[in-house]
Amino acid sequence: MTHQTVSHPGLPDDPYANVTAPTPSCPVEITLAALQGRWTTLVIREFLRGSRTFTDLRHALPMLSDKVLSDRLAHLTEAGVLERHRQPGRPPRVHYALTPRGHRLGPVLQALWDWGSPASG
Amino acid sequence: MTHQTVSHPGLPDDPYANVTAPTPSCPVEITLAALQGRWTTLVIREFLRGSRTFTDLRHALPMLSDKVLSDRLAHLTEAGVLERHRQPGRPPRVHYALTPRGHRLGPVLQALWDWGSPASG
DNA sequence: CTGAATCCCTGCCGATACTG
DNA sequence: CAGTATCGGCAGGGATTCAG
Repeated sequence: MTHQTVSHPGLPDDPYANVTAPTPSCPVEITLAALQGRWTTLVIREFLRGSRTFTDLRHALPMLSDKVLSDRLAHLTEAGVLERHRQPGRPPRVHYALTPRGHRLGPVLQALWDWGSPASG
Repeated sequence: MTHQTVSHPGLPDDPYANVTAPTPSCPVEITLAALQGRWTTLVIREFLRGSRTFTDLRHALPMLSDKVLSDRLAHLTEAGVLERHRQPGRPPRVHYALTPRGHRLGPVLQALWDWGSPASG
């Protein structure tokens, strides 16, 4: 088998595809870094379902501690998945929302779901 | 917004979608577990390119230590991504190949690549 | 050639307590 | 309500050495 174009366009031909070590600039690493950490995908799922505030998420994921939830929200905001908005007034409310980029994680999670699904062998 | 079917079929309606804690039986967790660990996606990429033996991978990924490479091959074999075949004769050669399930990781890596690619901003 | 065994170091995650 | 501060346990991963 010589070098041929396979059915996965981006992978073999993109310049980043030639890295020989894990580097943060590799697109695959960037995505995995965004999804990295326990609870992260479940938090994203709650946003896809419509959760908006810290308390929403606490009720949806009761086993998740405040500290880790806070870490995840900060991490996902840093990764460009979420936007953070402080609502003025009392009591203080903070509103989180998926960015357009965050919404595009839907197909990614779907691909992960499909491969891991028992029906998919 | 009431409960409606969104454009990501598997996620909201599957029974596993209702987990409220990270569980190994969740399809998303299964896939992330298979891809977990430094160097893992690069090893898979080398198999998609045609690498077959321990030495092939050592040459393709010179910064990867023997121990970690061995760990990754065992882990991917355990996850059903690779098949391990001992070649009879001397010197001992071991042949690895992607399983059909392993080949199906192509679209998954593609989805990860696409989201993380700068062009997809 | 293809790993397995061991050691050490680092970073994640959970629990608890505290703050504007 | 929405976090931050701190501490400790544990597992991941790198280097080195040994084995079939």
